Amino acid sequence: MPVTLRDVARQAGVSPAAASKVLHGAGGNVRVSPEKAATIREVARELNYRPNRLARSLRKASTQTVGLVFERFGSIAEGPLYYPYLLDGVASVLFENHYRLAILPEVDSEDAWGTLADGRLDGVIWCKYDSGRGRMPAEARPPIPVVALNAGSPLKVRGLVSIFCDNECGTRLALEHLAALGHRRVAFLMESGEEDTPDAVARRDAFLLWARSSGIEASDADVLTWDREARQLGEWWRTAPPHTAVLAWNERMAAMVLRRAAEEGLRVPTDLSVVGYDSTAYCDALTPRLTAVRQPIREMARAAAQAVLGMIRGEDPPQAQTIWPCTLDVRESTTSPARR
Amino acid sequence: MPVTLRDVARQAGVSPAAASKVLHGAGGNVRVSPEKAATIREVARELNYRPNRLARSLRKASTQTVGLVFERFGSIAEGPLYYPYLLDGVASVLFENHYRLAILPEVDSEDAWGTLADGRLDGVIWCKYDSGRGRMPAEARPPIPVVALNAGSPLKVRGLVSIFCDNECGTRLALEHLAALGHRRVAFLMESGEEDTPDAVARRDAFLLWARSSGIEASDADVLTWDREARQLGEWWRTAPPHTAVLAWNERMAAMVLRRAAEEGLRVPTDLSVVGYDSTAYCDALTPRLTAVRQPIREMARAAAQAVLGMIRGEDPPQAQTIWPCTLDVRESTTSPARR
DNA sequence: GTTTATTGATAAAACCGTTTATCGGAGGAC
DNA sequence: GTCCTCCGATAAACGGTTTTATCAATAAAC
Repeated sequence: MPVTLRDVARQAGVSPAAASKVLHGAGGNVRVSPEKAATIREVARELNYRPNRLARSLRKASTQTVGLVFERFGSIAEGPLYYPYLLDGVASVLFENHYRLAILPEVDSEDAWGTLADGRLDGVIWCKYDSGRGRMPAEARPPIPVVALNAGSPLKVRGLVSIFCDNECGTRLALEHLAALGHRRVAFLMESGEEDTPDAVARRDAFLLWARSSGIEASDADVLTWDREARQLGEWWRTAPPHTAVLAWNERMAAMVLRRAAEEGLRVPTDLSVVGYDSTAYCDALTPRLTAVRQPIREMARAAAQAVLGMIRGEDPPQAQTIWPCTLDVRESTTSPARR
Repeated sequence: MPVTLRDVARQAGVSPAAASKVLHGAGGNVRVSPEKAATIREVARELNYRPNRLARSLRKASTQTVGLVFERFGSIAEGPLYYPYLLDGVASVLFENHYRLAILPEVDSEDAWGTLADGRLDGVIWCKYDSGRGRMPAEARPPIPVVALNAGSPLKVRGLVSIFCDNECGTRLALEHLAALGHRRVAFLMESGEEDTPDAVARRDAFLLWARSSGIEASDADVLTWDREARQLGEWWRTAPPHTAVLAWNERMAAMVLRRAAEEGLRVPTDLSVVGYDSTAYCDALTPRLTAVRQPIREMARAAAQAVLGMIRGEDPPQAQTIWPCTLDVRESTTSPARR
């Protein structure tokens, strides 16, 4: 039997309204004299009163909670560090603003979006939903602010406040860097299972486009997949491939390339240059330190959280779509190709 | 103006109680005829009715939500993969059971624990609170199930259902492995800032204890810190240290050792064996693959979540304290020391 | 100097959207 | 006629917040 506001009020000889005003500063035009206020506070402390936020939220229609929808939360540990950085960014902004963070399971049907409008959330950040499996229909959108963060392709979230990272920019920077070093044949190494996501398609197209315009030969044959075609890759290593550099899908794959190269007796970067995608804390721990494209994912996540909070406060949403540029963190895994 | 249960009931010409029974199967002894039930369902669909879970939770005093309290959520991305694995384990169990996960900011004062009892949580998993800064007083404990997961030392959470990983076991396994390979001088490499946590103290003590009993010389001088005494470590590398192996605090530090060794011209494992703590997906990506102590953190997290859910259901809590053993994943970063 | 407006302090009651305990009417079995 | 059984409405929670009403004391208006 927890102590309620009514208990405090009764004990202090005042009305619940007065206690609410004093303890929570709740709205209304209720006025309380300083003496009674002191009594109320005293009694509340004595009784160890704890407000029930559920009741307050119900009345005020605000829960001080923002939900985060993940497409595949299960890959947070085994996958790249993308998700942890994202989580860190979102959580930091929410906590600074005294909001809570709810992690929601993947929504599997379009209808399920409606279930987000169950009163428990003030807003939603929607990450990486829709890897090509349809779009969120306007009528299914929950009636609370939603911000999409790197969620599929811009087209699919039309009309939604959305934040993207410029896949083309990242790929271009990597290729221009390699071209400037003198590389002419570069392999693009994809992660198995990701091939059909909008990000993958965008980065693959960007690879083919920008390679050519940088003076690098590139065709579909230069796009390799780690898992699905393990055999092909194994052959690739052994057949003295023409590539002098590899652009890897993420920093985990880049690490695998580094290790595999060492096993094959290839020196990095002398014999093979390697560029990773996602410049994280691990890039500095690898041997050699990994040159990698930096997606400012933590900053993007912070921006997404700030946008949601702003919309919750009733401010006009910021630009409908924001596309963030990538940068390239040049470390030690790239250099000019050795003569053949 | 969202559609409420009352709206549906009015439109269907029945009482809210009947609608509640039909749409949510809510308790009560209200009976509804099949025809009226069909009407109610029809109207609910037409009106696109969404139940307000806040109201339901208030009434039923249950939110289907479990909170996770982190000590330093901010290190989720830059730190070791410990947290992502933990998060994965907890989330997987909760989602399987249709519970939600709330991430709570670090509680900074002992009093703050009381604020967890605000009605929004059915239970709490408490990770890594109390790195030596006091204990959770019994009277401050929230009146909901709490499970401590690797939270400080067993003594400090006395009386709380708690799950620990056996620090001594992990350290012992690593040392016995190294001793069996013939190593006689091993360095223990700590992470700066962690030195005073219960885990660190336990593992440090275990290092000193088990090193000796394994025939390895070990004193305080063999315990090094990466950041704080960067100078000392720099010297360590250059002065042909007597150590033939390093036991690193986590897999990130181990990776740094690998890279630094490469920079210093030391071959791993021939010249220096390296053992990491926390055997994660990254250990397989490093060069060479990293031998590491495996804390079954994902499984422990699952167990913690299951314990909380059980206690919420009113089952008797499991054993007050469970200590999980570590194992050693032997990979390629350890071998017998080269002759000097 | 009365009347009226204003202000401050407070109680009482309505409300948020569910769930559930209580009660009662209709119809059939005995 | 009494006793169940099946349906279903009504109203009271749940624990806060907000609106409205009340009343006294003070200030402004005549």
